Amino acid sequence: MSLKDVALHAGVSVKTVSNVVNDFPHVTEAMRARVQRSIDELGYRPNLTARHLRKGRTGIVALALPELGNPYFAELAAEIVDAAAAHDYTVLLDHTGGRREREILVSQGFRTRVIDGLILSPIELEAEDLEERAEQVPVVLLGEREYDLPYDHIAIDNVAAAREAVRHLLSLGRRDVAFLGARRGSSQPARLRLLGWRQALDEAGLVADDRLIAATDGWGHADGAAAMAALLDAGHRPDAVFAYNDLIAIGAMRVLHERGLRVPEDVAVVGFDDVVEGRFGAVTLTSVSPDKAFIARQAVESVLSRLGGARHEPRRIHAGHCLVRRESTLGRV
Amino acid sequence: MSLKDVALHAGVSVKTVSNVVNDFPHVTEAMRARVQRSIDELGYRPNLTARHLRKGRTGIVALALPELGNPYFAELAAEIVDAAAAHDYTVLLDHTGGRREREILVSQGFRTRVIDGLILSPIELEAEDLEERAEQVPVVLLGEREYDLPYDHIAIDNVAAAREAVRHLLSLGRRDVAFLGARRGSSQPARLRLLGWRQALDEAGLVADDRLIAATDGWGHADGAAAMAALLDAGHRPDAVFAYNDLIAIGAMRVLHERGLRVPEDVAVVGFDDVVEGRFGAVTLTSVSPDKAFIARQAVESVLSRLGGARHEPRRIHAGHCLVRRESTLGRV
DNA sequence: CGCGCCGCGTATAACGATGGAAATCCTGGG
DNA sequence: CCCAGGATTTCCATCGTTATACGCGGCGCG
Repeated sequence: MSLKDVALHAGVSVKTVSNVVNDFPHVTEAMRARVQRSIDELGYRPNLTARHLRKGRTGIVALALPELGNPYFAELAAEIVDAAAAHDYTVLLDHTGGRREREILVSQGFRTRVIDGLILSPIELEAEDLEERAEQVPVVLLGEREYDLPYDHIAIDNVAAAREAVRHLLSLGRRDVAFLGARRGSSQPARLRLLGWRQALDEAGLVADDRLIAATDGWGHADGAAAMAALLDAGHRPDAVFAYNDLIAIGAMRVLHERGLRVPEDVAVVGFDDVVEGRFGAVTLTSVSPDKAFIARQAVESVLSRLGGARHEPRRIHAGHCLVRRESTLGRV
Repeated sequence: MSLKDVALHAGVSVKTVSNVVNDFPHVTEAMRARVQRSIDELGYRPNLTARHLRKGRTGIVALALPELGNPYFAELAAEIVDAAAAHDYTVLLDHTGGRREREILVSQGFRTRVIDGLILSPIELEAEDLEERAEQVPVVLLGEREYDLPYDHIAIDNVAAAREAVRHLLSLGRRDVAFLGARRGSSQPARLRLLGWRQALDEAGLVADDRLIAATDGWGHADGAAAMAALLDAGHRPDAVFAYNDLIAIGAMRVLHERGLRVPEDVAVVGFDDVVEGRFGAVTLTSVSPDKAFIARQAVESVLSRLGGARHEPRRIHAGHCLVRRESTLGRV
């Protein structure tokens, strides 16, 4: 079922059918109707593969996220799928597990030539990995990491958001604010949020106690639980916890609960991402809420605007955020 | 950068380069090495679009899920991406919101000719919608709904799983077991799990009280919370709750907590899906755990095995499941 | 010694669609 | 009645790959 078949059926040339399909201006009404009838009758659908071979575009953007299991990324993916659909684009999904090797693979475009662009949320990727990129498809970066590279980057102001979160804890009279989630090994991923934590403490004239920084292997519930347990086992009893993300915060709250510590009376907790899950626990979670819809829209627009190799200045786009205060800091009201 | 360029550079014909790229058997070592050198030197990568136009395959399967925000589907999507990658396939993602209109659109293949197959998890879709399907790409169905249609269907034994869950509650001495999550309007989606609930009560010689069935609009935390609240407001105080899925269960537990009811002492709760989230609440959630990895593998294999229009008998594939007992029924141990 | 086959490589035609040039059809003016 | 000139439609090349058919030596065999 191709243009040829329709052309045969309608008794016209292939190109005329193509003109009808593409709403070409100079086609008589009569001809348009006649061709359209054949199209409908045969149930013709254009073969996008062929069209794209010819046009050089595929109508597909790839989205590479660390992990779909994390609701923040799942929710973001959902928004991006919708934002792309609004531009008649579809999304090819991949996840990297946050591992540098896979991130490089994705960025080098192992699947190149099928996608028009790439939206990448890197975790371990280093700037040098992207510099070597000889690929021509546009890339947009998401997330906390900052790179001095000629690509658009969309993120909230992580330092300000973290500072705000910690300030909120301090305003409640807390003094020993732990930070959960500085990645073990590479200290990069949590750098900005850690910086915000430090700044807020400094501003308040407090000393940032490095022993209250707990490293994690990953960014899941279990990692948060392990980090919290390690902190308590080491004899530290902070009166507040600021976590790298909500999952870590929730894992930490579970451990606090197991140890008989009350949230927020004994330990106040703030997370990051504002995932739905945090709104339905026994203690709802105070969290930094990034504007996911905005990030999604910007990411799609940014990548599409660079399609034809259009090289405008790379931009840092700051998405909005706000701190949603809930029971894990305020208690039941 | 195409085969032609490489051919020119190596001083051979286009097809010979193609033969080298595809590991065609009858190529001399010397020739292979010479061509390979040119390939490396020029950094050539095959254009998959063109390859697929020629071969009639795209190397892409579409995955259409109700919603990515639900961690069950997000986790399943992650597994499917991995399973597809094992076959050198990638996944094109879409979500339908569980709305019939969008499910039809997806099944009719509005994006046809870019994908080789479709893995669809329908919610409202009716059998007749699929019968009208004139598409040629293979489809595999996932999930609870059962259709008498010539497509493979992969799911756990929902009736048995639900029966098992309710039996577990009964074995703990509970007698008034509510069911949360029968979809308002179309009663289809929860049919099998509801059936299992009924069977387990019957077996135990209890009467299934329809007033303990609470309808929901969707399948999220908020829906579970609303349903639980409605049940309590209506003056019913079950001593156990079996929820259509974990999110509904967790939403319900939140409401129980707000009303001062203890889980599991006052009300025991069982969910369905075994999402990670359920393992880290203040009260961990007993849940039916489907074998997601198996479902994902089977879905991918099933769809790929039907690629060339190979028409073997449609199959009902039952994935395994087990009931994971946690605090929401057993209490802290 | 010549024939036919085998192994290796090449030339050419698809795959389905589109862009641009060429061909054709009108219409109206001279 | 012919032709210019614009509006339509057709023809042809092309995107990058792969399938098919074929060319071309060399070698075994009768």
